[in-house]
Amino acid sequence: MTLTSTPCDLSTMSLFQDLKLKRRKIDSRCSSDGESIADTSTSSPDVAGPASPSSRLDRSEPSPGLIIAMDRMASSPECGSMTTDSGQDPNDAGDRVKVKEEMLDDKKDVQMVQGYENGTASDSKTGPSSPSSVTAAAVAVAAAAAAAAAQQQQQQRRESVVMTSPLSCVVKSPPPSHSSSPSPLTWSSTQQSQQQQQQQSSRCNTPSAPDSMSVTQQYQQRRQSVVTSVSSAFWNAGTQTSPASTTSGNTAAAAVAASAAASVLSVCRINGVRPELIGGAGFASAAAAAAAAAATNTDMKPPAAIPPRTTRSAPTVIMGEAGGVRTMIWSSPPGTVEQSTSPASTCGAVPSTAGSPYWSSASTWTSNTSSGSSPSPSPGVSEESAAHLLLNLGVAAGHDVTSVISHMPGLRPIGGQQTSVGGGGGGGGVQGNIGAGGQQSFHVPLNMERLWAGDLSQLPVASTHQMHALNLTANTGAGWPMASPNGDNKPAPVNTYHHQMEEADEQDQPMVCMICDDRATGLHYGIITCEGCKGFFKRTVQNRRIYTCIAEGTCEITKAQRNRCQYCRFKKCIGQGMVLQAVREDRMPGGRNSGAVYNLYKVKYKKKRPPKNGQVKMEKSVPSNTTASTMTAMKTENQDNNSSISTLVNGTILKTALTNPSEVVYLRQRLDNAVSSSRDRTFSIEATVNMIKNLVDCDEFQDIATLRNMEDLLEHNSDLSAKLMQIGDSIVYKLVQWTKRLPFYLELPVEVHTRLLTHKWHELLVLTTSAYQAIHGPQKIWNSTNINGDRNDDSEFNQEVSHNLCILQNCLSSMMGKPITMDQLRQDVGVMVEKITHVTLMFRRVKLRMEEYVCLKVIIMLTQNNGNTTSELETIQERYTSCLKTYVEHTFPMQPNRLQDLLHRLPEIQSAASLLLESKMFYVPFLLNSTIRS
DNA sequence: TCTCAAGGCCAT
DNA sequence: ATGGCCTTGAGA
Repeated sequence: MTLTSTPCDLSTMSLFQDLKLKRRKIDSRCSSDGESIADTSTSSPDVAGPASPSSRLDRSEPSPGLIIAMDRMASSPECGSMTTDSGQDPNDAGDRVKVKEEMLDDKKDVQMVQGYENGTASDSKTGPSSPSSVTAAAVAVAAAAAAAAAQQQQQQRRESVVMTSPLSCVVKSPPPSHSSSPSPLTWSSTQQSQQQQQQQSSRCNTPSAPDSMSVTQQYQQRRQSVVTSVSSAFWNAGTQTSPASTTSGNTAAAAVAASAAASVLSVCRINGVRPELIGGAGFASAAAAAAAAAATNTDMKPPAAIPPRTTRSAPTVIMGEAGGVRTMIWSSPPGTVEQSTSPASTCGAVPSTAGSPYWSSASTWTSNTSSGSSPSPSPGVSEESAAHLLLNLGVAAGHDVTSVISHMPGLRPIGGQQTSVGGGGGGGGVQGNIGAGGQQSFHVPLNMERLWAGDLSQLPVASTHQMHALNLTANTGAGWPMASPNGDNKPAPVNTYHHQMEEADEQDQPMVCMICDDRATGLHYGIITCEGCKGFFKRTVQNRRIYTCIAEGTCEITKAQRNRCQYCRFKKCIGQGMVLQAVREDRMPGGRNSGAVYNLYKVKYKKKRPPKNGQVKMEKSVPSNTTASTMTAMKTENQDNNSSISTLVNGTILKTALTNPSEVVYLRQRLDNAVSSSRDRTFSIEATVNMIKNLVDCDEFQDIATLRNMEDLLEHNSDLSAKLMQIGDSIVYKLVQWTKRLPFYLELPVEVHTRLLTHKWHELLVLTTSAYQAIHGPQKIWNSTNINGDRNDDSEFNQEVSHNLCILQNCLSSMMGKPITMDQLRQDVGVMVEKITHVTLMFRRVKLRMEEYVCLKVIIMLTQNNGNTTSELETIQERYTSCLKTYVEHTFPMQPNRLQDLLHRLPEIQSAASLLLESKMFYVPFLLNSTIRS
């Protein structure tokens, strides 16, 4: 992907600069004394605050505020017709469309906005949107990407290439500073440092020229330009929900802009701080909504239309950190256009691959945080996430399925490491809790990192909120206990809520701000806060302010100290559940927010006193440190319990409602089913069969395990890197499509799916490959009947390994057009092939069933690293683990240990997958399956 | 008609 | 920039 300056980008940029000015005019017109202008201008992120000059952005870079302003214009439901059929609350859309049109100075502006949303405003000179604008936009994306790739390819061809290894080509260039030549088949640390060099050079706005590039590198470099665009369409494929939805706007512009922004993030620095895309509620919401809509149509082929901007999206928040200084900036949801003149724009030409310090964050960015918690790009930037699914991420250490095993009754983990929350091993523990939001107990910023990284499971609504609703978290200390004013964060007993609240009511105790413990004035943006925190949150969101914590992001937020650290204050606001979307785009006073936004609230405005008859007697004494704040929170919780499942996954429901209202009922049913399936629930064999059948139906085993055009790939008639690019694209596409077909797809936010795929794609690949070989490959049975998979038949095993290596040798030689020696092959991929073969033989020996494979696939995907499995994932995972258990017990009654044996093989899959990840030769599994014809 | 949660105003 | 107070307007 490149970020070369294009008229499209610039015109769009200009358009929204104009629109932003227009908005300011509107503000000034609506205000009596022009306060809005002053407020807006003076609170621009560019002048984030004199206290933190380091947070000031370079003006040569697009102002986040501008980006947001642009996006707000583009994404605002007031603009364009797209919102009318998006499921958004009509009161929140239609009326505001009218208002906005009235407010805008002339119709031209409206047309421009609508044109942009229709994907045509990227080039405002092209006239009104045409019916084929969507297709044209998609083509434009592909064309732009292809042009970029072609340009890069041409650049590469101008270099004289010397083949130094059958699978490597080293560009003749100044003598490499890294004397060690990279392995032709592997991605070495040397190459990583080259990546860093490249990025460094890109930051200096100079063309990067790697000293040496393996084929894989070349592939990755070239792929960067195309895959980021194309793969984004994979996630977004099929989002054109209906012909009536004329709203797949932002198509090309969105794709290009999002890709651009994401790439900028990948290398740019903000005051030397590496930014991290942490998502944003609206951002995620929009993307999730789009993906939810996409789930209804999985037949589209990439590149497809970019999802319609169906909801007013909140901005993305980017967290940076350097030297302990945490910086937060607002970024743009997809659809905004990054200024291509930014120095960072050149980074688009840099292969942001394994060496990317940003996207390989599992080993760098989060090295001191939760292992395996590499930043999960919000699905809204799926261009980035998808492109890096295969290449950059998933390096997370500690992929460990033993936690799954340990959760199974009677199963004991073997091999691998037993992870635990708070354990070491590079992971760092989850000691603090975000509910503290910077309170004293937040010793480790780990949770916060994960939260900003887009782990919405740490958000109140997504995790603890739900867990409380399920009565799962009392006194566990995990999740998101409501903050105590004392900062102790001790969760109060759930069953004392009613009594507490009754006492509080009787004493007419004033409400306490959940942020600073000041006197609260009511429910503001989703939680009970004081006027100060209300205004602070509003101003922050409205003006997209940039905050920096000069400490460690753990500042105490009290009434007396709340103004000392804006960063931590806002962090706590988010942490306590304040809803970004509740800050209105149109600044329309009065009234109430739409039901969609309201669904995100932790507290409902209709505060019902709990019925006395239904009260639970207080069984425990009230902790002395339990104050009105805690009681307020408990009241909230209690209300949540009353609302039961209705609030379980409000975010998901909202996203679905925004894009596909008809799905809501279905989703709720599924949620109810999910909740009713408690952890220890065992399914009937009928239910098990049905559930597994759904998994089998959505798997498309052969398609995902093999490559359709393998023959073409094996022919040496095109560039190897192009072939690898095809393979990579195919992997991304197939995995994403598989995810979308999963029965529980709608139960999880898209960002969670993204994170899962990001961390698990390689394991899924190995599992799929091994299972496919075992099920459809030559049925060679080991002599031993031992299921443990021990290499007790070395000859058989070695024979199998040799066979696979021969396959690889033939394939790679064919692809390269040059012979590859077996020694070279063994050196590069020998261990990995052995591991994969080992798993394959194990599966073959136990006669793995397709039904078992699909369950294992879900289980391994839902296994979280470091045991940080969230309740939603655990619920789903245990659902299918239980499903597998029932199936195995019913189908193989004479093999009582079969389930245990199957699950105990998962660490081996992880081990093989980690080698695959390290080698970056993700094409190997496909090649191994290339000779299998079922 | 009332409630309440938005945004706005403006003194600090 | 903050925060107390006011206005606004949809929903109960």
